[in-house]
Amino acid sequence: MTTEDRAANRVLAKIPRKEYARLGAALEPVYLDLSQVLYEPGKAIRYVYFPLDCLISLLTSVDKRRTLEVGMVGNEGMAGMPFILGMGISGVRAIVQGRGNALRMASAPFRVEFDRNRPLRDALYRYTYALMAQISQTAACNRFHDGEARLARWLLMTRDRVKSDDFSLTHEFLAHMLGLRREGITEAAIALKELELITYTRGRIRILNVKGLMAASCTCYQAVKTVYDRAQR
Amino acid sequence: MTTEDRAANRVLAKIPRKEYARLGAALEPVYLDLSQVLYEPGKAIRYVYFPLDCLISLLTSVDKRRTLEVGMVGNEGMAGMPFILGMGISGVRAIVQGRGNALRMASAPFRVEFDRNRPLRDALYRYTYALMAQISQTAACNRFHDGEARLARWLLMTRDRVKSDDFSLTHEFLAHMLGLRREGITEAAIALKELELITYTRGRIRILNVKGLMAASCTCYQAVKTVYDRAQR
DNA sequence: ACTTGAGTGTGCGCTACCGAACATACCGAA
DNA sequence: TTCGGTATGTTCGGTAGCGCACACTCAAGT
Repeated sequence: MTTEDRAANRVLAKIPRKEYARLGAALEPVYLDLSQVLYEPGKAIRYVYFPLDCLISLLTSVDKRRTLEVGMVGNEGMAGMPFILGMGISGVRAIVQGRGNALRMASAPFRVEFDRNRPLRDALYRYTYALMAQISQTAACNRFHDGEARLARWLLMTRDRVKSDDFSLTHEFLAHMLGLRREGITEAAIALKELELITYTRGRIRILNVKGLMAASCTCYQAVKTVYDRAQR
Repeated sequence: MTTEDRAANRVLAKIPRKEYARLGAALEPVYLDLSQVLYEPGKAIRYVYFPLDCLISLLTSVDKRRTLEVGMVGNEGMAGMPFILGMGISGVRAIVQGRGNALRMASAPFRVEFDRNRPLRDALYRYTYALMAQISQTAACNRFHDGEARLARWLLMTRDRVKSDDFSLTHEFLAHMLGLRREGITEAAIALKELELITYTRGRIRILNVKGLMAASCTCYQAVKTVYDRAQR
């Protein structure tokens, strides 16, 4: 992967060639490994990341062991949101949920570039809007819908971002995303498997029937998707 | 209330006199009544609002009857966030939760002013950061903590914003905020009343013991407060 | 003063999920 | 090939909150 693969990131792809020249030169390709921690709550943000084919999760926690995913960042956006809002400190934990490539940039040069690159600003602010909508809708979903529907929604959202039907992750991991116990995930996964919507083996899960999963999930999946489409016109 | 009361809004108060001249002239004082709807999801934003002593709730819903408050906007911020992110459409429903005064501005002139007023932009972006943190933390809180703790947190957050120890609202209303049934609120309220932390009569609730409420609430209250302080330096 | 309706209190059976403990199955390293 | 650790499956008692039904009570209007 080189910085010329920027087309893979939908924010970067939208920057006109003229404005991209300087930005592209400062972007550095990196490979992000599973479970790698990019930000910690209360800590400084050192880099911003533009995912190409990886997936980043934003997590909030209420104590050591209970965490909840509030947002997902794939190739449609950027990780490091606080930075574009003028804050250098992350409010959430960000971890790599799907390994893969990204382009990154150190925060100091990014600030300079961000200030002088209007198309970049516009695209990122609109993305922030979509992310906020995602966070809000997911919040309601996590409050009102049961584990099975939420798991279905989560798998669909992940699929949209990694463009693949199977991914590497354990029930334990999913539990942290959905704010359930590991056993709760097992139960929900079994239910979806018996409906022949998914299959899985240790540390790996595969979607078999997208339409079926949509039916099993709640309307929150579509609701978030609609807002993303609107924000990207 | 006149536009000269801008000091009551912490965003406006931060704009230097020079940059405020034009902005202030375009702001219009309005009185917002209880339960008034300011935005509907998917609908255009016609005005942005700077609360002076009123309180606005941002709500997400998963169906007709189940709603959840994802954010609160008091005199520390502004309602109409999507607008400063380049979108003219609200993702949430916004309703007036505490009656009172605000300064408002039509969206078209606001866009112009926003573009040319750097201090205003900076202040609002930082506020957006705080609001996102609030939304995220509240999401986790609503997932993990029980009704009693969440009610305590909610009352404290409201108190901080309206600067008063008693407010007008029914159990029914609180149920929509916290994503509980009306009966669930009654139950939680009774518990807090028996601890002598609050009292209430029909449609009215009063905080008796702030410290006690803090103890009864979860750490989410403090967590959100910390981020707000950080964002306002 | 009486009525009416909104706001609040209470009980009941039910479901989703929790915490804990333990059983089984798989995979990779020695 | 065996072993050890990690991933998954299963059970059990307990709890928060649900939907529903209904009783009570306060305040405001005729």
